[in-house]
Amino acid sequence: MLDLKLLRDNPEAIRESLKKRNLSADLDGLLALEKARRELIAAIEQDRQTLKQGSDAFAKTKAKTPSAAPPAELKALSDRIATQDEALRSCERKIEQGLSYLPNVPHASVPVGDAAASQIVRTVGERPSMRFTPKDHLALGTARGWLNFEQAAKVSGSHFSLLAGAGARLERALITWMLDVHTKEHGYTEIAPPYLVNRAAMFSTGQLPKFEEDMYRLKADDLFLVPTAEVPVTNLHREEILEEARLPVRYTAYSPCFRREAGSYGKDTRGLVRVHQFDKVELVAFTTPESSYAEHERLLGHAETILQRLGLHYRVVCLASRDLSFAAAKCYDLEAWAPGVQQYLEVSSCSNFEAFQARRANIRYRQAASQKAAFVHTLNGSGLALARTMVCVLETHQQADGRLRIPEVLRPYLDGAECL
RNA sequence: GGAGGAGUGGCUGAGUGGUUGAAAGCGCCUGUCUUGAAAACAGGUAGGGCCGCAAGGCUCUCAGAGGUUCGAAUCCUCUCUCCUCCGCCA
Repeated sequence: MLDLKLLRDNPEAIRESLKKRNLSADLDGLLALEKARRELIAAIEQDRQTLKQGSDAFAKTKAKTPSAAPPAELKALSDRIATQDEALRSCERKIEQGLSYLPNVPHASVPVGDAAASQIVRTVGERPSMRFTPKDHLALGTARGWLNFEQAAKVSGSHFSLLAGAGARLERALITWMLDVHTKEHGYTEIAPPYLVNRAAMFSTGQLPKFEEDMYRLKADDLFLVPTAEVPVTNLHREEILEEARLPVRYTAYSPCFRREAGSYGKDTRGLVRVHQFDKVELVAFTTPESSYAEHERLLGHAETILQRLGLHYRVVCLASRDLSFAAAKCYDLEAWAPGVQQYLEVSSCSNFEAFQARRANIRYRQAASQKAAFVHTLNGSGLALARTMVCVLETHQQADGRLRIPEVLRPYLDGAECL
């Protein structure tokens, strides 16, 4: 959510932001509503003050003369306030509605343009050279009995995956290892969150109201399956004021992620690259506005650590304005190379939301110096998404004989085995 | 799912229709005293909105949403959360 004050004081900044994202919105309509809102408030408060004084005066009269009847003009005043208040609420609902569909303002450092304008910040490692033609994860995993899409389709439908045997175990090892690195080395607190969340939570992080169609919803209880652990974990501190000394607060959480991927059929349709349910280890941070961009780089580094230790080749991409997600002010994607499918796969998105989510969720901190409450900045990033990481690990570390060389960091989690 | 009980400021906790945004205590901040600290004493200490250059003024908020009333923390309705007992269950 953008600050209503920003709309009022600097609508041009928002116009500029929408242009960068190639979107449009009726800002003039919103501004008119905002003006109407203030006029209503002024009128209502004036009437309320008069009513209060009248009520107090009547209370004194009644103390002396218990039989006294309330003056008719007080009733009239009370009715007028009720009418005006109704108009005000309607006005505020419209403003709220309009505002909730406006995306965050991109940070000044974000390149302007479409995907082509995205900047490759750095490339780490290089594409592995193999003396044989690498197979893709689908061929590899199916041959070894680690992946079974037919069974997944039988029990659920297309675009669901199923891991079996060593495949399932490898993913479990990856999850455990990632959580260990983030908790023991990077200082994150592990959270095991609920996987069903309510509307308020989905609104706070920005999935609602605009993207309801992309979410799995349980109608009977009006709950949503989490599209990412970002939702429950960011909402941990909804409606709270954190002491500045506690910041930054850093959490890591494993969760399955559920996405309808409505309208995205046709692209990335093969194998584990795009599925309705995948596992992910998420990193979430709450910081002060002054330190959020330093925290952003730091969090990105934590995600990169995972890729480096898995021996994967990857690049860091700073997304251009049109590719930026709704709530993000700035985002780095980590794209890891998958030699089998011959493409870079997005295995992590690390975003700084500044105060956008905090304003929707009302997450504040008490500033140590002034003792005033202000909105925190929230950040999150995948550390990492398991399905695509599995793809990259399988395809990068495959051997000519079809076996998989296990990255050293995972061996303690797999009985010390060197190969699967 | 059934039956009861409860939700008040950072915390504990008063308050059942008329200056109660809210007693008291704790905590915290400032000052006096002290070499320093503690103690004691004095004062201060919620958040949002509107107007205003500011000082400040006004207004809203006692789990949430509606309602009754000239006037609601207090009365009524619904919802949510927590606790106790029963049922069910991994």
